[in-house]
Amino acid sequence: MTTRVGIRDVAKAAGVSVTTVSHALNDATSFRVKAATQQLVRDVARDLGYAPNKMASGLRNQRSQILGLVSDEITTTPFAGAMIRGAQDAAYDRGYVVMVVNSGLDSELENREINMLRQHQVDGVVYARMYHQSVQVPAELEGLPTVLLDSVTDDKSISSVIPDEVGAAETAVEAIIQAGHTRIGMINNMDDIPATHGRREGFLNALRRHGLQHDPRHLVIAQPETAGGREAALGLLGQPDRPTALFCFSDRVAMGAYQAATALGLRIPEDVSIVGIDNLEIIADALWPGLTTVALPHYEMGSWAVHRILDDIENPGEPAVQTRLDCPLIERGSLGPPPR
Amino acid sequence: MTTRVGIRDVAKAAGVSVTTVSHALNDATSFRVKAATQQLVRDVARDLGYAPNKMASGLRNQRSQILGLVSDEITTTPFAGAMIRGAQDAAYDRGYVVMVVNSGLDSELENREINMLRQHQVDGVVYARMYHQSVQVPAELEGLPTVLLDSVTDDKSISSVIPDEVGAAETAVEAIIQAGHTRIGMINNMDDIPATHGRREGFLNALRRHGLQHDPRHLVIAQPETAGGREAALGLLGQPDRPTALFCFSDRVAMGAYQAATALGLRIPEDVSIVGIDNLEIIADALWPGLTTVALPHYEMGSWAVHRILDDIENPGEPAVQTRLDCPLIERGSLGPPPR
DNA sequence: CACCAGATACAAAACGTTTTGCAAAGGGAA
DNA sequence: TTCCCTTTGCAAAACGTTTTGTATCTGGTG
Repeated sequence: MTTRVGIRDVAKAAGVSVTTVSHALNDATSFRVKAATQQLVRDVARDLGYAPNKMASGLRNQRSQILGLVSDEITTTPFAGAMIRGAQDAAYDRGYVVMVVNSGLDSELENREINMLRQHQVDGVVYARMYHQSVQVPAELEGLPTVLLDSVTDDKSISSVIPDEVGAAETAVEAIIQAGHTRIGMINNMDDIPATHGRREGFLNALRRHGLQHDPRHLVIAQPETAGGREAALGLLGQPDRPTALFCFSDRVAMGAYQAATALGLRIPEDVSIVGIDNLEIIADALWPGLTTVALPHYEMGSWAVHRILDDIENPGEPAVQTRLDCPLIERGSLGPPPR
Repeated sequence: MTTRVGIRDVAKAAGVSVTTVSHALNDATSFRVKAATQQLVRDVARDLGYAPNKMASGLRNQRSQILGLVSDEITTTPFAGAMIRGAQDAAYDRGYVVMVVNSGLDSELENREINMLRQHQVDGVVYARMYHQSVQVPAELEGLPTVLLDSVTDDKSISSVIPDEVGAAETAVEAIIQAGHTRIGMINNMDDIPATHGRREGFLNALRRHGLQHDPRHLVIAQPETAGGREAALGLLGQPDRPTALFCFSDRVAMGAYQAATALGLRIPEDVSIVGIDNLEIIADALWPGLTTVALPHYEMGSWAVHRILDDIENPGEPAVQTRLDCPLIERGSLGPPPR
């Protein structure tokens, strides 16, 4: 193992002092080094494969260039991957790197993990949830720049980013209405979370905006999984005056609706149109026909959160901002005109 | 912002020197400090909320307690989440933390990201792929303890961990045979990757072991997605002497087989049994009936890789090891006895 | 009573950078 | 030629730990 090359090696090889090397490389203060010298130093550094030790520079600068990302649960959905990737890409672009830590639901463990992040002197923390929810920010984060990802809290001094739930539902239902439907059902989540309320509101907004009658029997709630969606859709689509289109709380619920439709001998989209939310590609692409759905901007939220935190670090004192990101419609094949 | 509490603050508060504090806290060399003093120091440190600065200790010890995890693509499947979580949990248990970096397919970017990891002085790197494949380890990793996750390379001096593809297929097919089937089809992947060959081999092994005739027309290849599985299954199940059970390359392919069976009016598992590989819960749980499948040990591989790397760091010189991890059968409802 | 060994605590150096305060060199104006 | 200013380079301190070598204290033994 070749012993790592340090700044003094570069200095020696270039025939200058370590000060000069440092100045040449971090050209901020570089009025102090001649252009030719700077070029020389850089060439030598590259040839030697010199990579500045961030532990040393971080120690000196009191800045680690590391961001922490703490999340609750990252195993079950691909959402986590998108968020992490969004965060990591943004961090990379700005010269930072991300430490990921996840704790399931164990807040004791979470605190210890946050403590580890602190020990590594992270410059800030993205506190992420996999499903949009309201959270209590752990006291351990006190004093660290923090932004909430896919979650909100009462403390308005903390920035946060969430999907625009109401807008997402409106987008979906608008598309359904544009396709010509007037009897539109919704299978909502039965859990008391922001997404449930927001999507219900968006659904009702869109109907109202177009002067459509809302039949309360067509708005049902279910467990937000495939089985729940299936049950609910069987009920909804079994009625004589069944809806001609179903807006589903999520793509998994929509998958249940597909199963129900198939079981009832209804073709999609000829007999019934179905629209979901999530753009969970692994499902939306796999359904037959493909599921028209509204994408949740996980990648963008991850990216936004990191940019916000870095802005805050580089330019402290800016007021916190609570953001809602747009959710675009992704068209596949499950939305068509109503039958007959 | 309260200025961070350092070791000298603890020393002052406890009325001892920083040396003593250090010794008291890292009890390795602690023969040098009286038990009572040690306890005192620890109490004071806890009360003050002292958290040792890892940049400083890392600089001194030449050990960052950080592991790098570089992966190709983490957005599309939940596999990445399981791997990362397995790695992170293992790291946490041993006092390490994980830096995640992902580069898509851009090897130029990958090199720059590995370089960032180096700058942060990571103690080792887990080089991960999302799908089992053969890779070339980038030269940038030279000199860093490295283990391959879900991938292998020619260089046998590098440890690696992959799923036991052959065993996974044998497990699946054994289960099918145990259920009483004798005409068993397989929808394999058309890509030339290790999983393709291993699963084919396992399929044939199991048949042979039970003296079952192998009808070449019942072993087909397809694009490893739902659409491919659907096409292939339509062909397979449309024949008069159709197989009574289908072993699918993946759960997504199996989902296509479900669609084909439904389209042909075949019930699962009464008319045809289906078994997959992956245990992609979001699909396997959502299908109706639930998909019996063989789990790929992503979490375990992540954990194994980290433990291996830490063993290597703490105890250098141990020979590299190439591991294959078992893949357990997960029973849901798609495997039953053959019809009639 | 003097001495010594063992137990305990301390001061200082080192890890690899960045940055400040100075010194040296170079060049132009008087 | 002399002086002074500008440009360029250097030495040293600092960041927060760990660890080595040494000093001090305690109490037991001869």
